[in-house]
Amino acid sequence: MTLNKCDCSLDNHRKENNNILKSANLKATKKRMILLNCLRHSDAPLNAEEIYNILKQDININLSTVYRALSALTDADILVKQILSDGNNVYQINNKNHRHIITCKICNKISYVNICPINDVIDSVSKDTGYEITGHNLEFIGICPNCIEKIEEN
Amino acid sequence: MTLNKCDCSLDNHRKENNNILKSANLKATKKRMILLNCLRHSDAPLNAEEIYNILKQDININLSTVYRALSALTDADILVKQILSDGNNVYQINNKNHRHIITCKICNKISYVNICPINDVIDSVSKDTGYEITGHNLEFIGICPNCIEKIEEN
DNA sequence: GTCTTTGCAAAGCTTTTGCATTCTG
DNA sequence: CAGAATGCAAAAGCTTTGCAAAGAC
Repeated sequence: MTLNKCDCSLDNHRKENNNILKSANLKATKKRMILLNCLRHSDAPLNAEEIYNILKQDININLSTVYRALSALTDADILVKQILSDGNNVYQINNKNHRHIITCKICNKISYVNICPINDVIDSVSKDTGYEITGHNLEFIGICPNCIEKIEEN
Repeated sequence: MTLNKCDCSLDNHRKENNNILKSANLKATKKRMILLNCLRHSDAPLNAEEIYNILKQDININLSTVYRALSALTDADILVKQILSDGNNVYQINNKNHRHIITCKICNKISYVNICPINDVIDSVSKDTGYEITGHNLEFIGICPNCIEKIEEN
């Protein structure tokens, strides 16, 4: 993932981040605001360590602070956490339409998917199981374009 | 999960288990065969520790043996492993139509779902992302009938 | 000034691994 | 008998936690 320093800067989305945090009764600290910008501008969901490594380039921050921020933001529904089939926990901003994920089983690259077939079956699943459905996790697994190319070269 | 001792017994599905293991070039050990029966008769997918606790009632077995057996059987596509949103790794027998899972976000009960909407969108996802799709993981999250009842009582 | 957040180090939990022993075919 | 599987104990990897210091409002 390539991310420009300026993308994460405190001043980006400053008011918006401030409001989001305040409405969740969370202090609008510099570190949380920069963390939000980091996820805002990422083209894939990130895990705690990736976020830590990106933020470290700009500010002093501790890995456990990242973990604590991520879990506070997730509890407040500001972020969505997803655990992937390889055990990797990744986070994305919870805008109306957070997206599903596809992972490459060769290089582990993660990309977003813009399709969600779930809404169509919520009612049937509810009837089938008796559960009230409140959410879902969907991960596709496959081979990314790069890896397909490499395979075809051989 | 309630499971009768006799369900897991070595003699159940003996020939079948033996063949399955042999075709995967795995030794047909007593412990693996009983482990398979344990999953065969479970009405929900189980994690390593649950399997360990069930098997321990009948035989001497070590938790790391359970882990090693599960990963050998998963590599051989005899089992399917799924990691749930709470980080719990569960396993089920990989019969033609292994099933998706729904977890109760209150009591963490896991049940099977008999519906899969994924096949219909594989092509679109592939076009959208450029990936070749080889699999998927789907977990529904909700509130189970028991917990709904408890909520309504209050 | 009070309550929340953060840093640091230590602990926790699940899963994996090394090595000697036992078992399968 | 040769190679695979197992038990045991230790290590690994990721995440959480306790406590004192720093920061937000």
